[in-house]
Amino acid sequence: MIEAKKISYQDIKALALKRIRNKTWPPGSIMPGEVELAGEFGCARATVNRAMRELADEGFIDRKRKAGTRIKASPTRHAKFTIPLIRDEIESSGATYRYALIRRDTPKTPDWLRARLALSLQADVLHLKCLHYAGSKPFQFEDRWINLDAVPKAAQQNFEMTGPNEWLVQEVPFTDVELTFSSMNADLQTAELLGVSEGAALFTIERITWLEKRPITFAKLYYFSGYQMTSRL
Amino acid sequence: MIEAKKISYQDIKALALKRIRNKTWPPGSIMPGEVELAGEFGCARATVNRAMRELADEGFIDRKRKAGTRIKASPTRHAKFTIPLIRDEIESSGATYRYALIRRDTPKTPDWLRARLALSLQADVLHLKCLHYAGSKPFQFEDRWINLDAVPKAAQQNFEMTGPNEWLVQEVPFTDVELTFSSMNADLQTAELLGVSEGAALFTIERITWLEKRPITFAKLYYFSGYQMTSRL
DNA sequence: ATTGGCATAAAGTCTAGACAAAACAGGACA
DNA sequence: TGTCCTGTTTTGTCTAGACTTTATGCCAAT
Repeated sequence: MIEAKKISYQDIKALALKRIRNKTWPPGSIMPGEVELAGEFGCARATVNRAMRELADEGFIDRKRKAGTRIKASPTRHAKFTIPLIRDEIESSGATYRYALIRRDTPKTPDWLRARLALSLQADVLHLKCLHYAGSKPFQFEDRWINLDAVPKAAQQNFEMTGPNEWLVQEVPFTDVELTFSSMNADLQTAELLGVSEGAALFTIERITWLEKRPITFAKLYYFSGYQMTSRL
Repeated sequence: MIEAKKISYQDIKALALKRIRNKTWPPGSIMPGEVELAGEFGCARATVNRAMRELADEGFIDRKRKAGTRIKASPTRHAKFTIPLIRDEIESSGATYRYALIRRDTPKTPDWLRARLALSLQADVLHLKCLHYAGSKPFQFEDRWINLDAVPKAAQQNFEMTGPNEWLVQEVPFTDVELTFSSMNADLQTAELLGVSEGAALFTIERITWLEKRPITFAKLYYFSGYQMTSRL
């Protein structure tokens, strides 16, 4: 008789996953309760609880008090990929990172931006355009707007040596981020900056950051043609 | 004197985050150990442990046995967005989902695919082209390859009524996924299928799925022009 | 039938204590 | 000097038990 050694929450996770996959616990059904499983595996309920909690976090099951734990019909897989600082992204590919400020001004806040960030009528913004290079090639064009109401000290910063993203991450805490990925044809100006032909398909990210409901910054990032973002889950 | 009631791991998380943000515990430094914190908050070490474990999962701190818990210099934020089934994505936008199979064949396995999936020389594949509509508009063009070695019963399936993704999710378990996002100009054929002009910028996703090292399927998904993928974190 | 309330079942959390595992530091020894 | 061993510290995990919270289903009163 093989000794059972000790059972970890990871073992239970793996076992439960196996039962979900081979439909011992079919999709849509309720699996045994924590007490029962703890009995079966000969461990404490807390151990089962942790395993199940993680499976729920990972989207395989739904748990409700009193109702029990139900196998999801179609597991919600969620990609969980890291958003690296652009400097790190470039340097980790082996290339040298270089940054250039193209333009810095404080225009009248455009209406689309005010609407997008729910800014008040008198909110001032700082507008920056920058290029990030990998070696000698343009890698990303950044069109950035900073809410000076929320980040007044950005007005004192010239951003000639340090990119706004790097500066903001160091200086301004944030709590919420919205990312929007899309694709667009390069207009003439962007094409020239990135060194591609007009109409080339560009991968773009829009990024809005808040600190507890207060909008901090809006950035539109245009990547060079051919950029790929990969994530494993 | 206000009674402290009870302290939950969430309170501790929030408090720790506040201290990280306001630099009570500056980036790069070591924060107090679990025992010390448990003393300060008047709770059990397990409670502190859970709070800290979650903060570590979320990328704010690094924990190492013996070395202690260190505040990350630049917190690794990771986007965690759900990959919905395309039917759900379309229906939740209020439109009617419609599916059409364009082509189904079993060609000689192309070399690029064999290389990409690390397939053996004699592996057979099923090749499908499909369109997914939102109402009357093309939403996504799907170019799918299925490894018949790993999923032999796919050969019996005609895929005329049900899309391969929906079928695979129901029938074939998987353990690993790789997603690659990029952008490309529509070629003539794809443009016609999606009802856009040639050269339009398309958002594309490549998706490879494995079951424990065995490649299951490769899909290239071309979205209509203007598609946006948004995630909040 | 419909509503309201109550008992109960299940997950969620906390505690106090124990042992395990990793990683580092310092000493013994070749 | 370098290598190995051993002790110590800190996080990682587990246990057994208790209490809390939330949903649900049932029963009674409208």
